[in-house]
Amino acid sequence: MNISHTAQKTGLSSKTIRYYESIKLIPAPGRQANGYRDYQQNDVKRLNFLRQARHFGFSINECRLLLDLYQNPARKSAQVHELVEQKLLDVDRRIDELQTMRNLLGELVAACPNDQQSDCAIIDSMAGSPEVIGQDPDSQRVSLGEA
Amino acid sequence: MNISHTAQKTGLSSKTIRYYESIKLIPAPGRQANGYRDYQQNDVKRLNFLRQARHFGFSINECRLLLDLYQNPARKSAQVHELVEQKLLDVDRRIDELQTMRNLLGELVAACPNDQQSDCAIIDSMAGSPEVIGQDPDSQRVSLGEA
DNA sequence: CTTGACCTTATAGTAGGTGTAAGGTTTAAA
DNA sequence: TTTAAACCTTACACCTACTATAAGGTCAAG
Repeated sequence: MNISHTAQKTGLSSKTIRYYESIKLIPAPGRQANGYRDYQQNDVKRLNFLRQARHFGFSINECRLLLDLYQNPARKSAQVHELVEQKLLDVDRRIDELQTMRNLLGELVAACPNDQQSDCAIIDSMAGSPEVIGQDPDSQRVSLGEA
Repeated sequence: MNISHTAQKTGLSSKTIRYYESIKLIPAPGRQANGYRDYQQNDVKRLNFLRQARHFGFSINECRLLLDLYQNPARKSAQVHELVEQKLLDVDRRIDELQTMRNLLGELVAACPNDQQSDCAIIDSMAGSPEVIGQDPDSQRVSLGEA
């Protein structure tokens, strides 16, 4: 099976499959007589597994571990459990960060007049004060004091 | 004011400040007699603005836009509002994605026996079936790589 | 005079790919 | 038969937003 067919079967792009081979995430497949890569059913399974794992948010290196466990009949489910629980905590942290960001952005949007005037609470909030920088090349003292 | 002092005042690293200069996000500052970069109050304000904007989740290119608006007395708050609202939607989308991911991971963790056996619903779920590759009777490539 | 903490530039590496160039192969139509 | 498309190959550059390292210049203290 050539690479584009394999790509279609796995939902990955040909480029991504070649990339995974280049970083040794998957073994180099055999070649057809013309030099084209030749994939087997096993390769498709491995790639499907990887697509899923990436979809779950695992990094390439975490995928390496998962793939090892996947292929190791002596694995213990506790090992896998541990990995996934860690990832769950990671995702929770990222959600928290984004929620915080979302709240801040929400406040900005609500505070902005949203009109044709230049007055803007968003800019002020990012500036730390309602001034504009860089208008006067000469100005050391154009304004204010805060900081 | 030299770069490390400026870094301290703005909460950015010296490296980051030089990087921002290299990508022309900020103008090149003047130099002291010894060749060291020399920052003014305006530079500190601009950098503070950038740190804030980055903190709100804006990309470097979005920061360019915001900085233009920040420095432009003819800006209209509606323009800023638009930009921030877009970002808000972005963040909402990313939160949704992570929530979906979180739910999937939660199901996996719950379904995994978490014991010393090899049976593992997580692996099965990623594989799409409870088999291990390399044990497919269909395949001649029985061994999976040189582990 | 040396040590250490600064500063400078230039280059490479990170993650996870995507885009592009320059070429070889296969297939089908004109 | 030729030629165009749609594949395939490798190799390299590019993306984001920095960070790390190397190799060297500057400056203050001891």
